[in-house]
Amino acid sequence: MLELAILGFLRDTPLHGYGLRKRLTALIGHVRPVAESTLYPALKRMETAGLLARATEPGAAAAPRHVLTLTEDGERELRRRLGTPERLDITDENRWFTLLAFLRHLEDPAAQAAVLLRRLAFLEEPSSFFLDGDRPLRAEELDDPFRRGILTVARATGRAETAWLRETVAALGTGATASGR
Amino acid sequence: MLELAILGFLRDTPLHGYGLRKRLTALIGHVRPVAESTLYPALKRMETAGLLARATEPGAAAAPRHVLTLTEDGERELRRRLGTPERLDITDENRWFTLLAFLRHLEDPAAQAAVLLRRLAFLEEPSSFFLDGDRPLRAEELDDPFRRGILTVARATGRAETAWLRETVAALGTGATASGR
DNA sequence: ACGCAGTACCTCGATCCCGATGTATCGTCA
DNA sequence: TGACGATACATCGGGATCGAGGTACTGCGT
Repeated sequence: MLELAILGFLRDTPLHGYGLRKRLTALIGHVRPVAESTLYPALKRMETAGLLARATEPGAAAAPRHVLTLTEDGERELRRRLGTPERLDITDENRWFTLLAFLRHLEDPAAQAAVLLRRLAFLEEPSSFFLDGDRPLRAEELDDPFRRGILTVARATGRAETAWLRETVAALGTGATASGR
Repeated sequence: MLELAILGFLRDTPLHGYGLRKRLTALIGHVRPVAESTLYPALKRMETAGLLARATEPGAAAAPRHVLTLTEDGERELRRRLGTPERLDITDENRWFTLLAFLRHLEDPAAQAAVLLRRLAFLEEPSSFFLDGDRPLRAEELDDPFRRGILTVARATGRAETAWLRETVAALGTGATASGR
C-alpha cells in the first residue's frame, strides 16, 4: 500500500521524501499514520530495486534534499500494480482507496473498468461475519446491537459503493470518458 | 487487532486454535485473511503473558487439541482494550469493526457510549485526502472520477455510521438497554 | 489402493514496520 | 536570547507478520 502510493505520487511529479510524507499523511494519515521510519527505508528499498532515482540537491533549507523521480521500471511497476492488483488490494478498504487514488494512471478505460469490476464482484460475494458453532448467523438473529451495527454500516457502505461502481463502469464503457486531467 | 479478537472470542467460550481460526476467518478473513503462522505464535505470546491458559486434551481427531481459556488477567486486558482503545482502533475500519464485535463485553453502557462517542468525534473531524502543493483539494475541484469516488463513498459511509452511532448512543443513554444477550 | 480435503498443530527465515533517537537548519514568537 | 515547531534526513533494535514447509490422523470418493 505504501509502495503503491509512493509510485503513484511520483508519477504525478518528482518529490523529495518530506513532500511525499505530507501527501501520504493527507491521503491515509488520518486512518493509518505513516511513520518516517517506515517511509525512508521503503524509499531506499525501491531505489535499490530500480523503481526510483534520487537526485541530491544540496542546500536550500537545512539538510540536502533528495529529489525522487520515477524510473521507467517504476512506471511499469505502477501500471502492473494498478492493472493486476492482488486480492488484498481489492478487499482491504485502505488498500482499495489507495489504488483508486491512482487508477487514472492506468489510462486504458477498459483496464480501469476491469479493476472496478473486480471490486464489484468482491462486494457482491456473500459474507458471514459471525458463527454459532459452524452455522453462520444472519443480521436478524443478532441481539447484540454493536454487531448489528457492524452489519448495518457494512450494508450501507456496500450499497453506496456498488452504486458508484456501476455508474462509473457504465461511464467508462460508453466512452463518456472518465479519464480526467 | 488479532489479539483483541482472540480475547473477545475466548471471552464467549473456550476454544482450541483451529476453532478460533474459523471464527477469525469469518469475522475478518474476507477482508484480511489470518495466516496460521500468525495465529499460533500469537497464542503462544499471549499464553506467556498470562492472558490465556491452555488445557491439553489428547486424542479426539488427530493431533492433541489445546483448549484455550481466558484467564482473569486476560479478561482484564480485554476490558482495558475495549474501554480505553488506542487511536488506531478508532480510526482504522478493520480494527474498529473488530472492537465493535466485542464491545458488549464492556458491560457498562456509559463506558460503551464513551467509546462510540470517540468514533463519532473522529468521523466528524474534517479530513482532506488530496493536496495541490500545500492546499487541500475539495471534492468539487477533482476532475479525476476515481478520486471523486473515494470521497463519494467515504461520505456515504460516514453518514450511515454517524446516524447509527447517534442512535445507539441515545439508546444507551436512555437506559433503553442495548446490552443484549 | 490411493489421493485428497479437512482437522489440528508447529517452526523457520525473510521481510516489514514502528518507536526512539540523532543530526542540522530556518523562521517565528516571546 | 532562547525555546519551539517546521523542514529534512537517517539508523537501530525489537517485534509482528507471512509464506513455505513439516507432522499426523480421519474420512470420503473413485
